[in-house]
Parts: sequence; C-alpha cells; structure tokens
Amino acid sequence: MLAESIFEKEFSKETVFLDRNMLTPHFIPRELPFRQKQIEEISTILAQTIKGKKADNIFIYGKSGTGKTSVTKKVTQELIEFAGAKNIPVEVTYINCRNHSSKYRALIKIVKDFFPEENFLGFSASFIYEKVLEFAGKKKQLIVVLDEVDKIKDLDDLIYSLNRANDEIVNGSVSIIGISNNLVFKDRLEPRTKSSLCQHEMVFPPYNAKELSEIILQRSKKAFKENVVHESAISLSAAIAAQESGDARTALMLLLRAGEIADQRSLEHVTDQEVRRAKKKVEEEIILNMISTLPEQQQLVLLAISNLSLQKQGIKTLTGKTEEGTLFSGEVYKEYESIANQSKNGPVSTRWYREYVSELEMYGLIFTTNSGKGFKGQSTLIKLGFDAKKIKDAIEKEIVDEMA
DNA sequence: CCTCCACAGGAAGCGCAGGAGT
DNA sequence: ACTCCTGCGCTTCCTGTGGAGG
Repeated sequence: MLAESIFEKEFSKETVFLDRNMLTPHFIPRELPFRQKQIEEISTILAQTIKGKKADNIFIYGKSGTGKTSVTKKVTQELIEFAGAKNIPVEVTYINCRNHSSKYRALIKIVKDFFPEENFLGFSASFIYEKVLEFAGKKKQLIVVLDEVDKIKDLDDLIYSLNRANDEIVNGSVSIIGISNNLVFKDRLEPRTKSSLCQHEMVFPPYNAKELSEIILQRSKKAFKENVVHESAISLSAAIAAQESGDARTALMLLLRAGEIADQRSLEHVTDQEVRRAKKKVEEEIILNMISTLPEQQQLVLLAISNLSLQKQGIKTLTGKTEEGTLFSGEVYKEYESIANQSKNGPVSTRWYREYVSELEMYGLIFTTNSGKGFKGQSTLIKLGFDAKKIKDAIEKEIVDEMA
C-alpha cells in the first residue's frame, strides 16, 4: 500500500476521541478534584514568596497517580501568573530527578532554566552554584521543585547547598519542594537534611473508586466525543484502578487504551468490554516491559520455563491427575542449562538459579508451590503466570536485540 | 531402619566495579 | 593517579527435609 493512501486512511478514520491528550499523564487539568485541601496548603506556604520572603520547604509524599505532580505544577503555575501580573520576582524551576539524578546535574538544570542561552555543561560545580546565587541574589524568590527526589544520589549535599544559599543572599531566597512516592527513603538522609526538607510534610492519599470515577468522568467528557463512552465503562475503569492502586493514571490509561481499541475496531462506543480488553492489554504491556528489564540470565530461566510449558503436558501427581503446565525445579534447571550453554556466559549455579526462581515469583511472573507430599523428596513446582507463547516470543526478541 | 536421591536455603567467601579518601 | 573500601553477583560448601528403595 502506498504511504499516501495509508495517511489518507488514517486521516479520514472515524475516531471516538475529541482530544486524546486529555487522558495522557502529561496533561494537567484545570480542575483537580478532591485535592482542594492540598492545593490550599501548598498555596498558603508558597504565598510567602509574593511577599518577598522565603517559603518553607515542603516534602510531598504519596503513591504514584495521586496527583502530587499535577497539584504542584498547577499551584506553581498560578503563582507565576499571579506574580507576573503584579511584577513580583518569583521563579519556579521544575526538575524531574529521574533525568537529573545527581546534585551536579540538578544544579545544571536549574541554571539552564534561568540562563537558557548559555551552556554550562563541563563547568565546575562551584561555578554553577555561584550562578544560582547570582540569579537569586537579584531579589528573587526561587522555588525549586524536585520531583522523584529520592532518585538523587547525593541529596544531602544538594539540599545543604540550596539551603546554604539562603544564608549567602540577602534579598532573595531558595525554597524547595520535594516530591516522592517512597516514604522510607527519607530515613536514609542525614537528620539535618531531613528536618530541613520536611519543614512541611504532606501526604497525598490514594483515590477511592468513587473519586476516581468522578475524575475520569470529568476528563472523558473533554477527551471523547459526546455520548461515546458508556457510563459502565467509566465506573469499571475506576473500579479496576481503585482495586489495584487508587491510581488515577491507571484509570485514565485504561480509558485511553479502551478508546484506541474502539477506534481500531471501528466501534462507535466505548463500553466496558473495551475496558476489559484494555486492561488485558495494559497488563501485557507491563509484563513485557518487566521482562525486558530483567537481567539476561533471569530471562533465560523464564525462557526455559516457557519452553517446557509449551512442550510438556504437565506432571502427574500420585493421585493420578495431571497438573497442567506445572514443572519440576530440576527439569527447568536442565533446560535452562542447555539454553545458557549457547549464550556467551554459561549457566549460573543451581543455588543462584533458585534465587532467580524465587525472584521471578516475587514479580508475579511465575507461581511456585512446594511439592510436599506426593513427590520424590522436596522440590519446588513451577507454573508460569502468563501465556507461555507470548513470554517466549518476548524473551527471544529481547535476546536477538542484545546480540545485535 | 538405613541409605540414596533431589532438592531447599543458610553461611562464607571470592572477584569485580565503582566510589571515597588521600 | 593511587590505594582502600564496599556492595553485588555469584560459587562453594554445608545442613536439613522427606520420599523411594533396599
């Protein structure tokens, strides 16, 4: 088929969406339901900056998809707008620490935001620090948002430096907002870092099913064409997400995928059937993603398990019935051994193989039970958690990629 | 009952990479 | 630039468990 005709076909294709961006994680809605309290709290604290004072540092904790980032971005955005209109020097810089995972990289990101035309890569840490001081020293109130703050390796240093800035500049200030979904990480910090970062601590609770369905209802009104999405599809998405995590992102992702499935099948409506299909698809995506991040040897173990699952009928118990897809630990190791012998690093020892197996179980990729009575000796019975063919394909593709 | 088999899982230690100290 | 240290992935060794078979 000619490219042109593909474009034409895609272009004229009927779609259930008005604006699918409304359902993606990057989108920040104007209204953030059920977060009024948190918005007020943060606004009150940050309001100090428009009076020319330093705001307290804030530490925000909550599981993923509870609106931490959205609330923070929204509040700071409004702060900037307000300050801009009144000509008050307030600046906000947002840093996702996953991409800027050290003090040095975070500082670079800060100065780059303030001096966009200059390039600072390669300059010494102290020089960059001076640049931050220079900028804040012009009677500026800086707010530094550190999202996924637990990803920073030398966080103690970074917090210390940013705080020290407040002593060295007279008319400006530097305030920090730290965001994390990992609560235990702050116990590893130095006490003074902790007390400084946590001047105000806030917890964002997960949404319940009712809240979730209201949230996604609101968004789906703008994301989809009118009367396309059935009410039951909304409540099902909310129920699934609430049950799993209370995570708004999951709920929206389900609805987005459900819409895409409807488009693919040229359906005019999104019903709970599409949501169920979407759930399966999202789950598969997560699993395949998980597999691709597994260490190579562990992938081989998993490959051995899926190979045998496809070949064998199962094992027989003493009572005579066959256990579908269940494998002995020993035979899996033999299969793994022969696969691994063909790869550049040989197989690991049986001891370590057992560790791999129990790890795979922790990830939920396989199920294991102790053989207990009915079998020779004591062994682990292994069963694959998902479709063997799909897992096999995924791993084999992964291995080919690594060779290339 | 004893021994062998087939495995589970703890303890110790080894080699290595990467960060800290100097 | 050098050593020193430490965590990590892994092997080796070992003790324990429980059915199978003599």
